[in-house]
Amino acid sequence: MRQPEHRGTPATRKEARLLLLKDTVERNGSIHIRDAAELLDVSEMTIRRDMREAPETFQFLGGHIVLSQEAQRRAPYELAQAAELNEAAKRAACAACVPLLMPEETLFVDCGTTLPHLIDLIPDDMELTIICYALNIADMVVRKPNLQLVLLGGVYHAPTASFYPAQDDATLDAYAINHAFMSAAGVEESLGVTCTTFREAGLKQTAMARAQNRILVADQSKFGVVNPASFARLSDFDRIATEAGLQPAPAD
Amino acid sequence: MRQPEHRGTPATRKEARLLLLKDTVERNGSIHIRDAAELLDVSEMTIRRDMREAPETFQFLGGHIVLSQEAQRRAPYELAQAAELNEAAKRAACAACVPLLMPEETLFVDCGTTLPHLIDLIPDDMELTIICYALNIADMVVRKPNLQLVLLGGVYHAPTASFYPAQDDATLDAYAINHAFMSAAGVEESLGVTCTTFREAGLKQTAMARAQNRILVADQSKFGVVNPASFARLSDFDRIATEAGLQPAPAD
DNA sequence: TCAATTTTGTTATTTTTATAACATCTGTTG
DNA sequence: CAACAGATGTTATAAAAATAACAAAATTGA
Repeated sequence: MRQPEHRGTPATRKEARLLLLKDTVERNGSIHIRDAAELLDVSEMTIRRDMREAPETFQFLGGHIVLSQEAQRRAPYELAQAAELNEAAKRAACAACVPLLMPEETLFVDCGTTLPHLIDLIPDDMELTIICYALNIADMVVRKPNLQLVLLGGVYHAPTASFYPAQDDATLDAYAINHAFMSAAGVEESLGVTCTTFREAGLKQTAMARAQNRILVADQSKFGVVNPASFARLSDFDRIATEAGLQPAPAD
Repeated sequence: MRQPEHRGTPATRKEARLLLLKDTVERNGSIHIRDAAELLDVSEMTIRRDMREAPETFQFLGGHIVLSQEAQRRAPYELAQAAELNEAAKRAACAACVPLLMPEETLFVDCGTTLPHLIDLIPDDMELTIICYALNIADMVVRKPNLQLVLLGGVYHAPTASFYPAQDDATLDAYAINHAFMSAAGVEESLGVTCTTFREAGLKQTAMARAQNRILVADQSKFGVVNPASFARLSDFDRIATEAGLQPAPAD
């Protein structure tokens, strides 16, 4: 029987090895299987077997362990916790949003690990303007030539890979937003939609206030969860996107 | 005798191959030497020999060609022209600036291909706040844990990898800047210090106005060059850093 | 055009990496 | 504690990659 996982304490030896390896590879770019084996004090064969079970993180280039392409892209912005949880559900929720988009529109895209999927899913021939404040989102937008990027600046906050304005912010006044795609750390019937910090909440509220159309994008794992900073009620949204698809928000 | 280089026309066959390879590798993450040989219709041996002469761009990982670590970092922000020109001079000019820095100070760091070297040269144990508006600078700052990052946001401009404010900007008002490290496309005695766009010039002027100490960082290749947008006279600076070291700016 | 130089290709050889098969160890469960 | 499953190590073998040495071709400059 597997032990329940304590945070930060890898459940198995293998996971501990993978964690340490990832760290090393991120720092050095690559490590040779021979050195990895020595570093972890196991045989090369074990390293090879470990690799086989983490193809989404590592790739194997002739004896050298390298970060996989996707891992490379997001390495600098790897968000503090649970980046890879519920990937499929998050992606499905984003996919449900795509039909809402029309060419030439302007989108506000919230921070977190859900909405990068939306950027990824935007068709390559649809020209859009993306307003965001998270570095991981901006980084994805930069790589798609059909998207114009607007990044709201400020002081960088590593745990969310986001920028928060130093003073109360009027930057958004210059833009007209068609759709605001919002993410959340928690969604709860009576306490509303919540995130972890009050600064973030303020920015989210500003964005929602300036948008024609507000869409909450959250997979089912967020429902029933409460976080300290509340930024909206469910009825403030026009639509809610989950892995089950797009639904109208409940009236208050 | 080598032909003079025409822009965009690689002088030698080898350079043409390297260019195409770089492009392919950037897109796909890696390419196997076998496929590269087929793609370019030369032997594997030739590919190997090419690689040996471009170790700063490529690394060879057991039969696979991969971007070198530095090349990986700057790939998405590779600036339109001449990123790798005068690297040594640029770095030397930045090195001359390091002694000016004191712990806990706040720096404004301009865009371009010169000042990334400054970020790189900051000692790892010196805590500083970096204010910038270029994505390539921000990306380097994020990777150094001793530096706090402030990014001035706005609309992204790919050729300079920078953000420019949508309206005239008050964002900088919130910060006190100890040193403003400025780069330039041209420096000329009577016409002053110039850059390519007027938007950029405006931002530079704002930053200089709010700084205690203004340092122009420019290698000798910039002197005598003139660009459309003038943002300062030489006498507006406190110091000028070139590959020859740090000098006081001339009085007007 | 011709000789000199550089670039490229080929082959043989050595070294390194990958895989498979089996042996050994470790920890868990009843 | 014995039996089992899972993880790890070892060895042998196959496959792939790196290198060196030399041959052939292409370029260059007189």
